[in-house]
Amino acid sequence: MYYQIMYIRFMNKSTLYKGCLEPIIMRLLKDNERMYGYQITQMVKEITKGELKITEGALYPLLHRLEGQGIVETEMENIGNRVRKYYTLTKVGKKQTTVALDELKTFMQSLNLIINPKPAF
Amino acid sequence: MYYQIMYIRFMNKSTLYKGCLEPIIMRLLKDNERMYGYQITQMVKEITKGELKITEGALYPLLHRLEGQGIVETEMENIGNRVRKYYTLTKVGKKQTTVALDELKTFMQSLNLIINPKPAF
DNA sequence: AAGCATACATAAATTCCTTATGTATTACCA
DNA sequence: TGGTAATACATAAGGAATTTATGTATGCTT
Repeated sequence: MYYQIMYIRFMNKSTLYKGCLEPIIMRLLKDNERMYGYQITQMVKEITKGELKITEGALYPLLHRLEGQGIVETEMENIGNRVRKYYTLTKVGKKQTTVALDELKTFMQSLNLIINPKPAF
Repeated sequence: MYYQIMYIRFMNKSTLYKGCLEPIIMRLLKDNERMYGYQITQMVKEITKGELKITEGALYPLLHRLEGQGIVETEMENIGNRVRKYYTLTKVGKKQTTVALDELKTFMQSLNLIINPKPAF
């Protein structure tokens, strides 16, 4: 029985993405159909070339909440001696995803208007 | 002495912009040099055509914190019988603003990579 | 054998915001 | 002239979304 320290800690630009995690996860599930938690963290890291990192402490409780809300459903799978928990969007979840992504896109456009204003000519 | 109800309440897509308020304010101060709190709320509303609205409960404590951190400095101005508190970026604040905006832009690009993935060709 | 990656999970603490409330002046309009 | 909305500041309580920290366990590599 090993008592190891988790060396990998997820952070950087921490406060910036409060509230965006849910739509990020829903987006990935929309495109990939079936994903497990760890896979989500890795995919986000890959896509953003290490810029965005999801902490487990944020991810797992969120996934559990989405399951409780009927947005995702799960199935366990045994990989050798290890267990993976796969998440899939439900029918309701797919609709919700569209809404959530539209909201996020609108928000990003608004933010862009402020941060990168167009010249007046 | 009137006991009035504040009818204007700021909200919508609430959770999405946690953490972005600080760079938003710094961005506006960078471009406009001298601004007062209420003016900031109005400008954000105008620029985003009503999409983003800043609550006073978020704005004022944040401005006070930025002042405490030496990022902005203030001067009071009397407009008739009313007082306005003008905020200006300090030298340190201007440097911090560049950093904060770079971080936010990088974050927005990362978010965009996930939400609006480019086709593979 | 040690350390890293994989894979899940939860609890405490923190941060950032909303909601609510308070005070006061000025403008409008019916 | 009286009520409402807009202007302009402020703070406190509460909530939601995260970080930080910790725990458990397997598998791979060196």
